[in-house]
Amino acid sequence: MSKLKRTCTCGQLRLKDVSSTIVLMGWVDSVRDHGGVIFIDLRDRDGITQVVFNPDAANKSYELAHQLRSEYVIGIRGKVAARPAGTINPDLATGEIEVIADELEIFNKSETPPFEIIDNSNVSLELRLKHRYLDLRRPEMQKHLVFRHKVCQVMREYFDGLGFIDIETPVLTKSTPEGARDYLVPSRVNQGKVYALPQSPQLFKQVLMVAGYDRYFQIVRCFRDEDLRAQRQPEFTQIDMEMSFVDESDIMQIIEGLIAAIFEKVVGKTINTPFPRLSYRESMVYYGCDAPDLRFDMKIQDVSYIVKESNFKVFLDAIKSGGQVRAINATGCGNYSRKEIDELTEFVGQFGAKGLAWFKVEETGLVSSITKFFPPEILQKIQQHMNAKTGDLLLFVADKEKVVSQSLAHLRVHLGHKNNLIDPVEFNFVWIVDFPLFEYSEDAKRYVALHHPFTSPRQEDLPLLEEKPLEARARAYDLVLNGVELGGGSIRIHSPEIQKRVFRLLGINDDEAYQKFGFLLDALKYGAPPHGGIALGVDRMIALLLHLDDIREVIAFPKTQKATCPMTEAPSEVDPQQLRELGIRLG
RNA sequence: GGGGCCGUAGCUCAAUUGGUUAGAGUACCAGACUGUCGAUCUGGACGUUGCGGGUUCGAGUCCCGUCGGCCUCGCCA
Repeated sequence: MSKLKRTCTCGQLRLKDVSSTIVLMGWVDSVRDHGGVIFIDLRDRDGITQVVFNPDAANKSYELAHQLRSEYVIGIRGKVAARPAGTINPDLATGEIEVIADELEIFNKSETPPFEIIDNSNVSLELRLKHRYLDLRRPEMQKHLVFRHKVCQVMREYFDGLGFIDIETPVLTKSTPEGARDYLVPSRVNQGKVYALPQSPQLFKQVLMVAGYDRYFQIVRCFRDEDLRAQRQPEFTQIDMEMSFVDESDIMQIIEGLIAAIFEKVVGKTINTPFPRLSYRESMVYYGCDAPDLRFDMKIQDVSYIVKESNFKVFLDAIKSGGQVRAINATGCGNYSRKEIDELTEFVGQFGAKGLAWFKVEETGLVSSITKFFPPEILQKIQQHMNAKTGDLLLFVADKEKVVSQSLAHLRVHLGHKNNLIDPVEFNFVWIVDFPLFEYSEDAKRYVALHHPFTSPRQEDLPLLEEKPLEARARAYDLVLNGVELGGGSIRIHSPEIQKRVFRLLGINDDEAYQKFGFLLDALKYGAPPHGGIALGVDRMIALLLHLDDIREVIAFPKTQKATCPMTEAPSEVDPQQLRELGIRLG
C-alpha cells in the first residue's frame, strides 16, 4: 500500500491553504510538459487541481512525471502555493493555487482511452456505453449523477418528514394482464412457472394500505418490455407513494410540496404552487393530447362547424364520416415556403394525416390553392374564428378525431420549437384531471382502463359504469411538465364489489379476476381503507430538470435502443446447464 | 412489426457526375522547450471505408442482403 494518505480532494484547495503540505490522489486529466517544468491537471469527482513538477524542487519526482499520460492514477504530496501573478486560471475553482509536488506515486497506468475524457465531446452513445466507466468520469456525467442523488435525497427527507415510510416490494412477482409486456423470469424450483418483474409496485402498495401502513413511499425500479425511446428504458425508476384516508387534493398537495422542495433545495429556483389543473377533455380539445406543453399558446381550434358549409370535398368527407376538421394558427408563419409547408405535411403524415390544408393570411384575406372551394363569407369566418392576422399561416387536418388530435398536437409542438416559442429554461407544471375511466380499444374490441383497472370511478359516476362506461370519470390525475408526462396516480377502488364491476367491464370475468388478482380482491374484503397514491418517473424528472432530452444521460448504466448493454453485453447466451435446470429451451 | 437517418484512421468528420496513392482536425508516439492551463514548435506512425454479395474496365460512392447505432409510428394499464 502507498505511503501516501490522501488529505484532500481535487476541488478543495484555496488561497487560504497556501504553504500547507497536502496529499492529492486522482486521474491525470492533462499533461503540459515544458521541458523544464511539467504541469499536470489532476482530476477527481470533486474537481481539478494543477500540480507542478519542477526539477529544482524535487528532481526525482520530476523525472518520474515524464512517464505520466492521460488517465494515469496517481498520488502526489506537495506544498500548496499561490499562483504567480498572471497565471491564475479563472475557469477553475482551484485556479488561484497550485500544488508544487515533491513526491509522486503512480498507482496505475492507463491505456490511451478510446475517447477523451472531456465535456462537450460528441462521441457516439454506443462507444460511451461500451466504456461507460470512462464516460462516467466526465465531469458532466458526474454532475448528472450527483444531481440525481441529491434529488433522491430530498425525496427521502421530504417523505420521511411527513411520516411516510420506505418499504421494499418484490422484484420477483406475478405476471398480471393488462398494461405493458412483462419481463419474465423462469422458476427453477417450480418448473414450468415464471415470475414477472414488476411494471410498478401498484398492487403491493395497495395491499400495504390494507395492512395499515398508511403513508408508504419507495424509490423503486420498474420493468416494461416494450420498444425503447429517448424517454423510455426497459428498466426505469419511479418515486412511488400511497396514502390512506385521502382524496385527490391531498395527493396533489403533497406532490406539489415535493416538487417545490426539489426546486428549492436542488435546482435553486422557486416554483409556484399549486399547479394549474386542466381537464382531460380541455387538454384534448385545445392541445390534442393529455400531456400538453403549456410553455406556449397556439391552441387547436375546431372549425368543423364552419367548413361544413364549404365545397372542399376533403373536409366534407371527413366530417360526413364522423371525423372533424381542426386547425392551428401558426402565427407569423405566412412567409413559409412551399418546401417548408411540404415538410410540415410530411411531418403530420407520420401520425396518419393524409394531408395538411393551409391558408396564408394576407392583407386581402386568405390565400391558398384551395381558396376556390370556400365562399368568401366562410373564409372570413375562418379568419375570424382563428383570430388570424396578416402574416399568419393556418394549418388544417381533416380526419377522424384521433388522427386530427395526434397530428395537430405534434405539429403544435414542432412549430413551437421551430419558431422558438418555447422558453428552454421554463418549468411548466400542470395537473391533468377528470380522465375518463375507460376507453374503447379497437384492437381488443373491448373497453380498456385508461389509467389502470384499480382506479376508482367518481362516486357520482357509479351509475354510468354499465350504462355509459365511456362517460364515467376516473379519480385520476397526471402530472405533466413541459409536455412530458412525469407520472400519474389515482384514488383506488377499495370496495371489492366495485372492483369486480370494473373487471367485468374490462372483459375480465370473476374466475379470471380471481386467478390474476385474487390476493387483491381478498385483501379488499378485510377492511380496506380508502386510499390513493401516485408514481412519478424519476429518470424523466431528472432529465427535464437538467434540460436533457435523453434519460440515458441521467442513468449510470442504461441500455441501447435494442435493450442491450454494450459494456456487459447483456443480454447474453447462458450455459445449457442453466437452461436445463430451469426446464426451458430457447429459440 | 413499419418508416427514416447513419456506419471511412483511436475519436469527430471530409472525399466532385463512379476515376490515380482515401484526406483534415484531434488523440497517439518521438524530439525540443522553466509558467502552461484546448500549451507551443518540429517530425512520425495510424485505414479489411461495419460485414457479405452484385453491377462495372474501375465502387468509400450505385444495387441487394446482413449486422450495429440513433430517431420515429405502432406499442408503452
